[in-house]
Amino acid sequence: MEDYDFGNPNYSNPNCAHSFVNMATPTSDFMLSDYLLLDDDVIIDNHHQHQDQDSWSQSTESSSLAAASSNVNHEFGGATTSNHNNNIKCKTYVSKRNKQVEARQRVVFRTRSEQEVMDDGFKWRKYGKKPVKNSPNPRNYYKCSSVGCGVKKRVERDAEDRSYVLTSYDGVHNHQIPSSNSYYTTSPFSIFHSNDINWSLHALTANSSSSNS
DNA sequence: CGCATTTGACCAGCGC
DNA sequence: GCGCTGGTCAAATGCG
Repeated sequence: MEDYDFGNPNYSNPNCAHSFVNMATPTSDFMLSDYLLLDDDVIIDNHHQHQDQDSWSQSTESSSLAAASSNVNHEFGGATTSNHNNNIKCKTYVSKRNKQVEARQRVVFRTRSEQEVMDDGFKWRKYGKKPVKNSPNPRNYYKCSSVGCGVKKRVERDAEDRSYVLTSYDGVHNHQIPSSNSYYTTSPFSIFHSNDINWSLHALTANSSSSNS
């Protein structure tokens, strides 16, 4: 398993020509969706034989990420940030528990931030908080407040480095982002903006097919 | 008063 | 079968 460190200027993924995005470059939209919102069938087909016993297992670079990148032929434009120390790592997951019933998508961001909950444009309702094994930090559970939208997110401090926040999004929004100045997208990680880190990722899931040409 | 958050209880999956 | 853990529910509580 490997992290995709989009915030590391020295990072290069040999299987993914455009895996690196310089977070300090305030240019055009960053088409993260093609790398992170992978086709669930691909992930399951490639990984069901060696998924661990946890509820969720991580996809590996050589299969799912490479498969995803093979379908991508556009350039990353970059994303914006006002804090060059931000370190955003992304992993893709597939649900073991639900794979027989429902294919879902999970994206995890590891972000250096003093704020635990970042404003991503969507409205969330907190529904749970649990202590995490081997971690002094609790995990918080949120659901999207929009009617009929089943997207969930979990937020917790990194056990190894409390300056990092692990935010995982589970599912895809079935509605527009409520924020008035936002792009249209159903991506769970479409836009992030806060006083602390002010970075944005424009993952235009709805338009990703046309952008591939 | 309405809404969001808190928090203990409950449930399901898994390992032993 | 039992205990542990992660995830969810829902009543209680807090706040504007």
